[in-house]
Amino acid sequence: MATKPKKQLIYEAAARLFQEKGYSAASMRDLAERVNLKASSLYSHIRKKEEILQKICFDNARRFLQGLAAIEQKTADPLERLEALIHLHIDIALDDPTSITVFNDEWRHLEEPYLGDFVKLRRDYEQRFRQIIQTGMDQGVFRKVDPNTALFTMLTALRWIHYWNPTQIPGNLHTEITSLLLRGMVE
Amino acid sequence: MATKPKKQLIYEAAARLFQEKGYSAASMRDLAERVNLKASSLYSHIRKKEEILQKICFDNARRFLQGLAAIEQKTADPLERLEALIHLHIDIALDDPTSITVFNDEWRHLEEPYLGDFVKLRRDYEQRFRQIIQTGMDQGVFRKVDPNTALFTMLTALRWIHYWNPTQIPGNLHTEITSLLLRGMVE
DNA sequence: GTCTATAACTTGATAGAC
DNA sequence: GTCTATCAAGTTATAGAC
Repeated sequence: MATKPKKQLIYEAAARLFQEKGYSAASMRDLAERVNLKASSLYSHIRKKEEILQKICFDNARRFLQGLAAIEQKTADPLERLEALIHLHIDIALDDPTSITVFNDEWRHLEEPYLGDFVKLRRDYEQRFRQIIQTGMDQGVFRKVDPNTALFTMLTALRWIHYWNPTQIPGNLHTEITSLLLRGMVE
Repeated sequence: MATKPKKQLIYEAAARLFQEKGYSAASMRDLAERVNLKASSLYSHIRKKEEILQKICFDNARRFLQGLAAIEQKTADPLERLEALIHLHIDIALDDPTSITVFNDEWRHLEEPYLGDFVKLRRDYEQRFRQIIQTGMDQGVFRKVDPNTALFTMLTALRWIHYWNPTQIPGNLHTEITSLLLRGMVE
């Protein structure tokens, strides 16, 4: 049984701490206490606090972008693509809710040039997502609404799953959310 | 022409500052600079930093709860109530996006007992929102999905409007979002 | 009401012994 | 790698002169 390297324990504890208190309010002394170290000892494993935030943000950005690329490769059908995207967001949120919360809520505390790089990645993701919506509208598969409104409504509609208490997640979550977003609330 | 009292200028500048940097990363010196004061002079107008956050959070909580109460009084029909709720969220978000961002993202930095009070207000709001959904399902007006999934999907789907650049908001925003949430993406 | 000065404390990060 | 000791800078907030 392989033990986790201390560096990884620090990253995981940091993600939980940033989730609970927010990046700015989380201190290195808080973090050290959670991994049974003194604050100064953390610096044998990491170079600085923001380095941890960088890893969380860019690892998750990569996950979303790789997932999107896989979907674009698999099918060209806008409806299939949209369904797969919804599933991608749900899967990532369920797989590592803590990390996703930090990625979603704390990225703006990145320092330059990382902040700029991160925003670029996000813009790229949104642009390709919007393109799928637009294509679906052009093909008459999706109802014609403002593409940005549709994009942000769906993107944010998928941004609460990581808050869910894992023990009470309904089994058919994928089906229900997909159904809500694709066919709406009304019977 | 009535000039705004300095206290109000401070609250407005604080809301913008909290929105931009987050509550924890925003310092009283930052805030003072924005209203052309020294940090210590702020304390002639407010008692402490957190007092500003309290006002922002509870003023907005009150707005949502009063809006909900008005809707409950106006109609008993679940579909009409849901449509009105969607409009309420959009109206509030468009009316004061800065304040709403802070309300949404920074409330957890409230100190006790305000934090507990705030969470109670939010639970109450969610409970009454969920009840509307449940009644609609019982009456066969809404599709039967997990009520919590429907509740949080809609609540968060309405949580991006305050980020929108006011100059590019489409005129038929209410119609489009309502249509997306009630009837979904698919033609 | 606004200022200067400062108290009292927390922050991220480093130096150097072990 | 972990510790103690420490630093420089930043934090909220107060005291008291004007």
